[in-house]
Amino acid sequence: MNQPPGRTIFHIDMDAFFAAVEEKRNPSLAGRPVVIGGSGDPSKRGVVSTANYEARKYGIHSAMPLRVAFKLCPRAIFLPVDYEAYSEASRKFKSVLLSLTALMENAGIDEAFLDVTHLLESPESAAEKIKAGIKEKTGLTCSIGIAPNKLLAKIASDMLKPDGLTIINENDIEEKIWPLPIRKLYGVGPKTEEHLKGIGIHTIGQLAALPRETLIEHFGESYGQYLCDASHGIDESPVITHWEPKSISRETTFQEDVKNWQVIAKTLAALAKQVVADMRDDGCKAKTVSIKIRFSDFQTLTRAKTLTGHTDSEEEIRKTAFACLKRVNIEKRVRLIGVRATNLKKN
DNA sequence: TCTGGGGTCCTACAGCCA
DNA sequence: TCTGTGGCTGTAGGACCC
Repeated sequence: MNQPPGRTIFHIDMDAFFAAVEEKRNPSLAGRPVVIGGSGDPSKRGVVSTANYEARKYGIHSAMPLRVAFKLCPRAIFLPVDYEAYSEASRKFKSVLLSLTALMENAGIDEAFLDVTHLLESPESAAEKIKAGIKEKTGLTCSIGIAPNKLLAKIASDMLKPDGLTIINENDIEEKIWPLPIRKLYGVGPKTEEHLKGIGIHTIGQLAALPRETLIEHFGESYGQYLCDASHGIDESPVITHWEPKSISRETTFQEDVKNWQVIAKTLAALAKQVVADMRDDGCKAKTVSIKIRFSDFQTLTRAKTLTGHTDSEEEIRKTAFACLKRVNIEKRVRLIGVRATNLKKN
């Protein structure tokens, strides 16, 4: 397959999406710090899914424990996650994108990639149309990045927020991408950031200056190659319009760590039931069942069992999950338990 | 003082088999 | 018959993303 020379890719990222949906349906929230996460009760377990820009001024950001967010800003409005409402808004904004091209990749509830290489109008004009269309259909704003590939488009959309429009082409990499901190590179998380800083690498430009072999030595063949290419703005991955899930899982964190085996067993059975329901909704069967247990000290382990054939029988999935559970020595309190079905096959 | 839930992909290793 | 090798599959854990 030959890659067409010079693609044009959009990355559309909704601004503070969950918070924006909440503000839209409750205008009295506007201008006040709003934090969405968990059950909406900051005295309970849970993390921040989205904080609006007002709340971010207090240092609140996503993935932060709700209790910490509350300490930083006790007067913030804490709301529960309402996936139904956000999914509805997501469908609306994606319908605007699909009216432009069918070459759309879902990249989560609040973002998407478009391949607009073959669009007749200019990218800027198409992007402005998208912004206007989304504003009209949802009342919300988004930020758009335009670039020759997904990697750069994603970095671009993050450069000007909210309501931004940023264009990056191959000639801008040295000036606009290389000065950025390594953490801005997709695929670089806290661990890799720490590792890179340990060898004196702080910016994408410094990363790009490292020989490919050095990166492979430090990070292995696959990830080393990726880091080398990504730091030079190279990404040939296509916009994927359709894919099948590879696993279906359910997990839950207890409000308080539990020791009672009955509670753990009852929860595991309920999770297995939900996984089976999700599998049937998706019209698929699984061959491998695994469980996940996280203890009070955050030690996390998994146990898996592969069956002789595919199944969507609740009894079989539940029994297999329990067989996995029996292989775990539960001496500490349990914080989280989960069930996962993998090795999926469509009916 | 803490650290959700639903996913993907990668690596390492063990066991089996040709 | 024994031994080494390489591929495949299953399992476990880790990093990352939204």
